[in-house]
Amino acid sequence: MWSKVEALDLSESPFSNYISSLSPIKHDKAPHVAQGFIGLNSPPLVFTSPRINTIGRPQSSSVEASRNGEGDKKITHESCILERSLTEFQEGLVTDIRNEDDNKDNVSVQPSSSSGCVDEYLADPVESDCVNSAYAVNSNLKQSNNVLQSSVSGLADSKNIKIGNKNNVGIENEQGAAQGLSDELQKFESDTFDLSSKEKECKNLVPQKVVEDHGNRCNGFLQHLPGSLQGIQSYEDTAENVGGNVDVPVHSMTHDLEANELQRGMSRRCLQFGEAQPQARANSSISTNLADNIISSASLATTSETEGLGSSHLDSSVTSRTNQLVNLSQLAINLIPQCYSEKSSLTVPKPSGYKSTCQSTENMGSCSDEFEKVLAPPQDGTLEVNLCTIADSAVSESLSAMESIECKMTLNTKRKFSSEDGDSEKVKKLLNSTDGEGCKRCNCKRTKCLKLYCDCFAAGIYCAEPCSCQGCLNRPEYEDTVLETRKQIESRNPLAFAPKIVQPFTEFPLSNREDGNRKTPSSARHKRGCNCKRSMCLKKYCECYQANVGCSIGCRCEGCKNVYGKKEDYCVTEEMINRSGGRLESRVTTKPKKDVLHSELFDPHHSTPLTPSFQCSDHGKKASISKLLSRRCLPSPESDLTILSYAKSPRSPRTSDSNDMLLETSKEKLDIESYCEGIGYNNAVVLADEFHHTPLPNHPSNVIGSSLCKVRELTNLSRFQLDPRSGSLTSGGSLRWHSSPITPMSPLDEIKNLQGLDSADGGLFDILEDDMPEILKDTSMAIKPVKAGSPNGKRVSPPHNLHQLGSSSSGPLRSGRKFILKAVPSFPPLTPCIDSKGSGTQSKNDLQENRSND
DNA sequence: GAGTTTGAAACT
DNA sequence: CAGTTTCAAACTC
Repeated sequence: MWSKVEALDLSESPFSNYISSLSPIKHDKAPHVAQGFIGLNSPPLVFTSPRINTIGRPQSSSVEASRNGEGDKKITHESCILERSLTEFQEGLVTDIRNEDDNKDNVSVQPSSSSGCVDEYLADPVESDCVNSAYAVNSNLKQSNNVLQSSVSGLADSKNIKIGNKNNVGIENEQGAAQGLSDELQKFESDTFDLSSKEKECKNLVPQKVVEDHGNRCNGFLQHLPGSLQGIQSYEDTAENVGGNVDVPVHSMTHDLEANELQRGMSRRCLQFGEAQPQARANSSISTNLADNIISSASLATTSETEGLGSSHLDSSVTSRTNQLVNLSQLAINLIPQCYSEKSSLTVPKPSGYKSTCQSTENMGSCSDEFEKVLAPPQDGTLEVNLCTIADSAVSESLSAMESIECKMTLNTKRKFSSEDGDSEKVKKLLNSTDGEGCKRCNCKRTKCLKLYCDCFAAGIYCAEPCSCQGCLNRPEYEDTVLETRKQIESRNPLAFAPKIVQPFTEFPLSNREDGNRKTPSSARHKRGCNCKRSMCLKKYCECYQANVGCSIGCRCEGCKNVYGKKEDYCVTEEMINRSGGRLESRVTTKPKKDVLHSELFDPHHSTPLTPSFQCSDHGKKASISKLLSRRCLPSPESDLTILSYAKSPRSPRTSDSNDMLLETSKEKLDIESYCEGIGYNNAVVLADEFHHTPLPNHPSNVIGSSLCKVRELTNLSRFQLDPRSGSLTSGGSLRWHSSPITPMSPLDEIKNLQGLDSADGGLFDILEDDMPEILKDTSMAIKPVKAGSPNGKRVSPPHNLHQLGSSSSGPLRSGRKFILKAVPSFPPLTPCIDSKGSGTQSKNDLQENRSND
């Protein structure tokens, strides 16, 4: 069975289709979503976010034992345990599957399980995360037996729970709305097993097989899957649903090393945010559902269920259960190798306020798209929010699950190899090779794993067996210390634990967007950028390269030759920027908002404190177009941060983005802020140009809406809301992800924003008041005024007529416009990011200067 | 496996 | 904020 799984070609898996078909809400099919997020295969199971652990979930003695010796990284548990764990997985999957079916059918929620498993199911997602930790793994194994029993009895319960969630959320409708599920999916559903059958299967599961198959992780896994592997297979076949997920992990581990690496980092970080998840879940049943979808899709994990139940109880058994679920989810996630291959990353806002961006920088591309689709907004603001939260939670969960799964897998493989070969080194190598870096762990010697030097710590996970660290304090036992240290570090740098790589991919599914561009791996960027001097960004010394992302404006690298994208390519020439900047200002006012907003919001760079340069599409370069498209940024969890950074730094962020994004972006405050402050004029200009020349049907509203939304938020929004054109504006505030507690806007920033708004407002309104029939105008205008608000106090006067401006615009401007037009035409949403490198930054001042120069 | 190189993180 | 030191990973041999 494992072999089957492996055999599956994730890249080609129908998963994407499946996801697309799935409605965001439907959690049954959510797995895809999870997958998409998941790009994280790598992180070892063990990774538990310290925070999660904080919860203080009881851990099995075994777990502790494993923790204890630092040197004690050997896996003491016997294959039996592993087998059990595997079975648990399987069971979990089965249950999940069942749950899906049940969910469909069932309406009532039944939290309690006959077996008392209910509690387990109720376990907090957080716990599940904890469980995922390596330690947890061990404990899980021990508990697996119990879990199995409980799971069997609890399956029904879990079903009920999920169902309840759905009902609560009103997801059903969405499900119905969901575009046709893939046939496979349906098939899968139809094939879903009865609880009884599942139970039987679970009972029948042979742990040994799991171990044996270990080499073929997927295979074994599949075998164990509940009885009807068929169902699973169909699942896999379909879109890489659960089965696919299963494959993925293995696959990713074995095949997608790079992706794993990236994911590793990403996933770990995502785990960090696990804390938030619980809240979000608790808050919204929808989120729960979403999580279920995502996770359940893969594993049908019940974490959401438990959470959704909101049960306060946390049993160890529950933990095990959650672990199972997590594992399942991981499997599901893994199913999406394609995503990894594509490197797209998802940024999910976390309701909790923690950054939710989980970037699977690498391969999430397609997945991300799918994800977006899934998230596709309902038009209901709340719904969107819920989706977002759900996505976040789901993502984080999936990530954690992924990690745990991987860890387990690795452990299993390790054992297997060790037992078979008796060569730990071989095992090690194998693990490394297979997992890629999924299980790779730290090797800290002096920092006690309490500094960012430590990958584990930086990722927000505890060190685990795979680690070779010395004097490690990044362990559950030292939870307090870990948390304190984290706080300290965060106090110094709120973004310290934020994902380093931001994926451009626009997060939310905009109905508009259907171009698949988001996925491009190249779109992802390192937040801070690298600082390579000698490696030319061609070695893993380079964080960008290591993350399989191209260098960007934010990079200070020298002689960049990053194969994933040179910094040069990424940035627009300063000239371009300068030119566009000066004149654009007036023009820019219109469109840019939208684009800018989006770009900023989504642009990882924006988030980066570093001043993003104006990101222009390469002038007419082919790459530019693709890049631009790819650059679309998801609102990074750091968006908040970004805003701050912008406020602080005059530099203009780059814009990327698509009309699609607009709606979403409009919602985001971050965009607005960044937009107002940082968004480079250039961007705005470019956008304006775009509009001017190539008005997009959707643009106007979208753009305006987004821009307006931003403005509103900054200015209190009232005005914009009023704007009839900005119907989208109203939506603006809906997205919540910017509110990450971690990186809340500073008061100062807010003030700045307000000021900018004020100034801008005048401009905007003026503009709006102008005849400007073109929505574009409005957007651009609004933007400009805001930014334009020259420090001098001069108000940048937007051209009364964009057309005039355009026509009058000097050569440089035109060139800029042309450039944009070419690049953008087909991709309205795209918004070239303008990065002003260094001096080139396009702060308002710069823009003014440019103008004056012009 | 040891040593070197590299660049991020931390420190001053 | 810039420069320096420390650190651990990546890399080389």
